[in-house]
Amino acid sequence: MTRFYVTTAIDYANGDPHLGHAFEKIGADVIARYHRMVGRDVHFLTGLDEHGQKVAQTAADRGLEPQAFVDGIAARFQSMWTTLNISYDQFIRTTDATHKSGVRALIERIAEKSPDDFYEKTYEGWYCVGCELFKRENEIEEGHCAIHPTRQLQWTKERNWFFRLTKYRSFLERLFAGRPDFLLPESRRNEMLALIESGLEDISITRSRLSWAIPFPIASSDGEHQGTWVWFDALPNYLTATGYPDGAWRNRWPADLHVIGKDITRLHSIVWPAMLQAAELPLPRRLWAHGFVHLAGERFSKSAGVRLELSDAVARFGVDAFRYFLLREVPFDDDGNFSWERFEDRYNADLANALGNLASRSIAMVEKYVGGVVPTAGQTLLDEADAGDVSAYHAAMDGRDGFLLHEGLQAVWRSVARGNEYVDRQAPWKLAKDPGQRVALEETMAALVRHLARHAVLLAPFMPAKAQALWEQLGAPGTVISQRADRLQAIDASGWNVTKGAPLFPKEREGA
RNA sequence: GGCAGGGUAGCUCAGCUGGUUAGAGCACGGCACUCAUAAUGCCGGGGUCGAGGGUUCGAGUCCCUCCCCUGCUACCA
Repeated sequence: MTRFYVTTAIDYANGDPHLGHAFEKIGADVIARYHRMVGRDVHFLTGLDEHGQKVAQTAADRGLEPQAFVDGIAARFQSMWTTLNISYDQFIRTTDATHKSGVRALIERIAEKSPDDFYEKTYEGWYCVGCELFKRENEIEEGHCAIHPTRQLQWTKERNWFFRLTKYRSFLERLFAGRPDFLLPESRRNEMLALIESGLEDISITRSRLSWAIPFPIASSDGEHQGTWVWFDALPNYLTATGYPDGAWRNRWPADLHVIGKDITRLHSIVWPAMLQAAELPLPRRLWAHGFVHLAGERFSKSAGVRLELSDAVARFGVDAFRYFLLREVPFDDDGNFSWERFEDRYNADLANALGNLASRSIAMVEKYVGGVVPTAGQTLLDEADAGDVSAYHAAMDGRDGFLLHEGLQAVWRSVARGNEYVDRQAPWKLAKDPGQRVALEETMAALVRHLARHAVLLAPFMPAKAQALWEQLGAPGTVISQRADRLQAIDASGWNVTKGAPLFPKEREGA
């Protein structure tokens, strides 16, 4: 079976999971579930980035040891992913012993394979304590940090280890030229090309002040082991999660896809490939940089900083509806908005009225007109027309042009709309009154059940529980998740015993 | 400031190399139907295509200028 190793970014452990984290994990989960349903051997990795100054500071503010603090955060993230039905196979934490040793091994390997790539340099400049950063000329306004104008900038000298990123310019140029789909969407790719063209700079990869970090394995000239810069620690998680450097890590690496936010494209498409190249290790096959969900609408627009509680969003219409809404409303290659108004509109229009009611009316008619057992009947124009939407769905989902999950859902709903039109055009309630139309009636009923069965399969990555509920109401055998999304033509509903259950997407009652 | 992308119906967006009355979904109005979660289907109202010039027989679609929005412009993550 073809392997498919997909990762999300690991979230920074200085706060609880929020909408932005959830959007990425849900999107990556849909990609993982889709690939399982087209027969891939999927390994889905997510995790937490637990080192760094800010984590240590936040822990201290709460009177906790860093490790105790991140243990609590990790538990909350994992609990949220369980709530959201994120089907991850592995949850990596950068404080895991295996990760720490893996990072050390990677750094040592870079030093061994590319001894010229690490060098010590004294950095001298204005340091802002508020930012924990050296500031450049253009970031200083009237002698103060633009972000922290009340703080005094300090002229500071620090001797750090540097990584010779500049050496990899032509390597990166060849990478981007030779693999046009290495980084998508196109807009992100173009930004990175522009950045590479403008010239790269070497990056400092250790910090002398940083205690909550993986000690950089190579001692400085004065004998100190500085803390490893958080990104040099975090990026390798995708590799260390495979067991690197021990065991059968080569069975999983390289990753097939890193799903990341557009804000960290540079680290993933430039720094990470350079690190791997320096270590003479294979590069990930593809990067997908998704956009962001913004909060909009009455409840959010006025006061800045108001957050959406994920638990509220889930409680409103259930997990599956929330997953559906986010991925339908927010293009996965761009930004979009969350608002309760839109959520309610889409729940009613798309889920309750269009899909839920189509299932409801179809199943009711199978029960009423043909005794609840799906008749044997051949393909119809409905099956034929659906084929176009099914291929559009796969084109959006399988990565050939990126991962346009919203377009996958659009394709399914074009089909759902066709289902409702089909019912009205066939008017089974009329066919049922005329014994001479028995064949047409049976053909119509069977076509509708196949039609819904396809929807159940195509929607299973997005709404696992609702898809299964529909699958069961149709009387289909086995579980929907074990079906092959790329073999829908084979669906034959003959003999399935339908059962009309509770509405798939119940509407709220007045005043509720 | 530089580079890139965008400003099209109330909302989210399609509109390829310029060509008949500018489209879709949702929302809204009317009609039809009754299998269904008062659901669905059909029809319809609604747009100075950011502003102003220009090229052209003809521009949302090309050129110029301007206004506005977004992203990138590297070592918080």
